[in-house]
Amino acid sequence: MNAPNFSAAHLKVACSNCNLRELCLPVGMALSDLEKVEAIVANGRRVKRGEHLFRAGDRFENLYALRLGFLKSTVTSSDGREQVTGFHMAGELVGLDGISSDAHSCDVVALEDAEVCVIPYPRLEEVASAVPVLRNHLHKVMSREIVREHGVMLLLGSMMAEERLSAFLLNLSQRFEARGYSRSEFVLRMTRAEMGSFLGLKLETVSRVLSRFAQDGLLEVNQKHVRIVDPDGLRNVVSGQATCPPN
Amino acid sequence: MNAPNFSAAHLKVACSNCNLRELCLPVGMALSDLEKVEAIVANGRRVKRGEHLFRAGDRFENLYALRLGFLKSTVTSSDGREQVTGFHMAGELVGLDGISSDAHSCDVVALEDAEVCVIPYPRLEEVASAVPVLRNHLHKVMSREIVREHGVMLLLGSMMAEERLSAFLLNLSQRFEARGYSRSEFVLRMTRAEMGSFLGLKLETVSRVLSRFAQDGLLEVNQKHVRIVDPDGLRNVVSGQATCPPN
DNA sequence: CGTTTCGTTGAAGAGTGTCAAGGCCAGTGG
DNA sequence: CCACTGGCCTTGACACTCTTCAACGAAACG
Repeated sequence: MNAPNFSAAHLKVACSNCNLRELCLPVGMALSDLEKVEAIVANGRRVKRGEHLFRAGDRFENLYALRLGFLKSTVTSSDGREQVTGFHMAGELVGLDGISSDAHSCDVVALEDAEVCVIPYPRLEEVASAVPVLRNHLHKVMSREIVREHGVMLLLGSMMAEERLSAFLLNLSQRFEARGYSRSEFVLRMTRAEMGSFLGLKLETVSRVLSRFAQDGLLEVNQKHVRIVDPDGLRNVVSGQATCPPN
Repeated sequence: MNAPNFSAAHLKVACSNCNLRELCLPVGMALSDLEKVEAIVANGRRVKRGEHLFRAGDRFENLYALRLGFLKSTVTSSDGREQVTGFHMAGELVGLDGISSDAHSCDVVALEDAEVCVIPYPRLEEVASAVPVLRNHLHKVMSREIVREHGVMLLLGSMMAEERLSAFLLNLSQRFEARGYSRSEFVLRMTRAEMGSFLGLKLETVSRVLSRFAQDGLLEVNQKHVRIVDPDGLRNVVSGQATCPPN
């Protein structure tokens, strides 16, 4: 743990000129309100690849805004089975699970070196109560998480392996695009096993389906590097349609 | 639609002497704060079996506290597949999905005649901002929903049919008990197909597993009526343990 | 450069889905 | 009161998807 102070200093927060602001905070927020937020957001925290941001059972104190890097969150059943519940990219808020019981109920791990803004929750609640636009935003973020999970339930409950993978890749693609990266070419930060866990499949199945997609000309796959060749083809897979042209 | 006025009058809300208060509102709430809540909670609304409380796409205006009855919520994919995302019992809050986008993203349907308290969301936000204990409660309810869905993802992503059904029945049992009903004997308000949709199984599989449980002496099943004979046996099924005693 | 982790692929098997037939039950109308 | 109807549930046989087990290859790491 060398030079934590340096690291902390380096990560001084400045929402006002953070390029993730529009992902993380409501648009059109008054400068004066922005300052209130900056005032409570502690310095950032670095999480190295493989390290935990927090664990299930940890006391809940902060929300975290992901500034840089890539995270996964997982839940573990009493008998030890692990389920990936989500992957997180820059601009997303993690830790909402902790609000319900003052303790976290899932683990969050960095899949690549990450930096987060630490947001003490009690103080966020205070500010949010006083700043309607922030309060609304916070509620929307939580609600959006609920809706997202509905989508995952649909995926897990009623789709075949190919549809799941296809929906997953399209979702990643869209999120990369929203962050200014290529929507057709990106690197999968997670392993096949982690994808499989998230999608309710075994890693071998994930691998096989990716190979099949590549063979069908939908993707180019090179280990973790993926290029989407035929996005419409992928969308057809999700819709349960055959890859062949409509009759 | 006979006598809507009568119906509305009959359903006048009175949180202060509602026996669901401890499920629905924070404990130890000051009487003065309770009055603020009562002031915004509109008269109740009845939803007959089979009718919608709201539909995906409906403008989001209210949250609903379920006073009486049994609801299901479902999401539908673009190609028409329907997934049950939850079943709701008295004291639970529904409609949180709508906050994210000012429109609902799921359908909620009554599985038996129901009554809900209608809570205009904008006014709830105002009151919640002013009443910390209510604000905290609202946030906890949303967070709890997120955590609940994590559990469903675990179920859908990593459990076998028998484990899913077993976990589902135990969950229902617990919720009935929390409401003062028998934890061992209850009526399933949903069809086999609806259970299957929620659990990511086909109705035939649900039926078969229930029969198997009955044959193994874990349950007595009579159509929609279920009696849990061996709760520990059911718990062992969820843990992935065999039904036989531990070695 | 060995070691480890991760990924790919094949063959065989288990668990669910699909299809089909029939039973049970509540509601309806004769 | 009874037959009829339609929705729901159960059960069997079979097909299919996905998992399991296993071997090997490729990349990452110290």
